[in-house]
Amino acid sequence: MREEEEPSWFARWEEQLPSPDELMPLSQTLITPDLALAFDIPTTHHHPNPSPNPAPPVPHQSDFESPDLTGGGGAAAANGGDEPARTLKRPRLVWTPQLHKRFVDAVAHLGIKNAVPKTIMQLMSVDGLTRENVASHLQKYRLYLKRMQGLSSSGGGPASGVSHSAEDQLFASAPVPHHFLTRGPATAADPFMSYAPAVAALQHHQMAAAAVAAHQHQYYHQQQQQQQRHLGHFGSPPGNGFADHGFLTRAVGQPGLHRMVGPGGVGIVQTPAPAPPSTAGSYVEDLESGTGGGNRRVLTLFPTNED
DNA sequence: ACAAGAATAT
DNA sequence: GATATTCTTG
Repeated sequence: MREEEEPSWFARWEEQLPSPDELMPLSQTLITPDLALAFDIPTTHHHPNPSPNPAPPVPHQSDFESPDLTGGGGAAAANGGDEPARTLKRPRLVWTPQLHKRFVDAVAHLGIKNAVPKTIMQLMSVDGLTRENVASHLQKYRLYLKRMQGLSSSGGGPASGVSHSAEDQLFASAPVPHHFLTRGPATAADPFMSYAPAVAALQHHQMAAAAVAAHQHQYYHQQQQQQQRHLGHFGSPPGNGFADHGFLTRAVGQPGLHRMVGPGGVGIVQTPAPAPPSTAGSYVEDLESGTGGGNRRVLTLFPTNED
């Protein structure tokens, strides 16, 4: 019985998260030279980063290919007032623990069945993040979950040493909701089950997703809904010592940490998209909380120039 | 036509 | 290995 790491790791996993300042250089790397010019953003990427934190050593791409009009619409060639960010190829997205946490958080709030790339992307509210980015990450994340399921329900050896390879380090930085691993066919006794169809219907309105999340932002229970598809029932694994209801509540939803999008010193959030009404940003409850006191709001991959 | 998911490529 | 892109299917 060695669960001494249980209460320890989750208290440290948020400490290891780089400070919000680390996000700035990350975002800058996602700005293409063309985009920087278009937005009049000086490429003076100063790295005031003397911190011992493992900053994402994302090498800046030397150059980018010409804006290839792969849109199939030659008419888009003249993108005078159009956003170049849409046509230009962006550098590879680096999934930092912060981003991954938001990802897991969004998936946890939506539920496995509603956790589709588009919805996840919208809930994450990370400007610049594309559906493709989320889809790719989601694919890998599912493989990771599947791997864990196999190990946990292996039954062959409880002494399964959690040999976390470097590949799992990213995923290990964020707590995995228990219902991700344990497939409970039933447990549909949630009042939020009714919102599920709403989410499906909301896909025409982006703001709905935010509203849903805001509604259930504090309720963390097994949100399961019977799906109409013919998904085989997964044998519910017996109560393995993998699921902890306790830490989930604390890890995902920190009590008293309702950080709404308030007045901040950094107004780097530019919302070119049809900004949702009051509901926008209201659901931002639990951002990564630096132990040193570093809470931020909506993440953005496109920070304006620093003062 | 759009989106999700898997497969494949870089 | 991590992420992007392509391909197929719903």
